[in-house]
Amino acid sequence: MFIGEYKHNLDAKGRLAIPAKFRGLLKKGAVVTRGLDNCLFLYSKKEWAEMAKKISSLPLNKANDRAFARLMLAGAMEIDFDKQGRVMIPEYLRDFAKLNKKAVIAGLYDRLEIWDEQKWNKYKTGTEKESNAIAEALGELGI
Amino acid sequence: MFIGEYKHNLDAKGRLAIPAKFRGLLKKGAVVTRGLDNCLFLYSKKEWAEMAKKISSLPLNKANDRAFARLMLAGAMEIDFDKQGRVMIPEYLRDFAKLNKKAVIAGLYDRLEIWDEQKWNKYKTGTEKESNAIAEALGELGI
DNA sequence: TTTTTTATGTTTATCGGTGAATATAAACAC
DNA sequence: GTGTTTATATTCACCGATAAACATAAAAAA
Repeated sequence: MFIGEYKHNLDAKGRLAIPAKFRGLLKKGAVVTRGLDNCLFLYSKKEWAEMAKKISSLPLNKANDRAFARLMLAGAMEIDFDKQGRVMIPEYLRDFAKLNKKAVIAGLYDRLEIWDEQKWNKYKTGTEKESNAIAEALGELGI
Repeated sequence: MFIGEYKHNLDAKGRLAIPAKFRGLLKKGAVVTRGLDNCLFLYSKKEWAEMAKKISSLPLNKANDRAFARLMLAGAMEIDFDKQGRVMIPEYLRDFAKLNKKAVIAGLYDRLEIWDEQKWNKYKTGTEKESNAIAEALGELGI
């Protein structure tokens, strides 16, 4: 499973090299989507397929469900690795995540997260301050 | 299946190039029709057949269902691809979706959606703000 | 028939995606 | 510490997809 935090650069064409350690699990295909807090989620195809099926079976008559499906399905993109382990991040996802050049790739167990480096740093310093509060909240969950 | 988001332009005659990645699934025929939220739905002939069946089996006693059935069924039109992968969007559908020049083609798993770019952007910024609701929705889906 | 309009088909140019090659840096083994 | 291997960064070149302009064919009007 994915753990660790890596810094990589996007090239001029919007390609990002995925850390070599993560490639094995993704060789059979991967999908990037809009994530939370303005980062991107990267799933293996297998994990993604289950989600997509559920999402696509949501009823058409509810506006919220449609919006959700559009965000998740239209927002997603299948990606292939080239021989150097790079993936192409489509423009609309780079926009969404405000990806510029320096990016952070973080392993979150069953998915990767791709962050703009600045946003990542801000987010991290922000949450470290709150980490005590988070710890308490976890305590309530019995963890 | 269809996922992802693409920007394309209609030409002066109302023709729209469908992204090359999507053409494979549509080679055997496709159907466009009026969709929800002022976009167009584009199905492969096969998917359309299923959808049409579902719609036509809606009960006649509810005004909403009747309206929905008319929207989708009466608006439907078979379309052919030319050798460049373009389809001709009939005028009444262009009017319906307020298609102008710049369009967005979104993959929604079993269908494509065709949006006027401006409308799409508005819709998206509207729903992205609610993205926290996504997290909850994901929870409900058991993801 | 001749002219005008509309639809359909073709061509060319531009841009973006893709692949490969080289260079730089890091990790590892000896 | 040195040499070797592997990973990352960067650059360039090519191919294919798209955009736009143009040409042809069909249809409608005069």
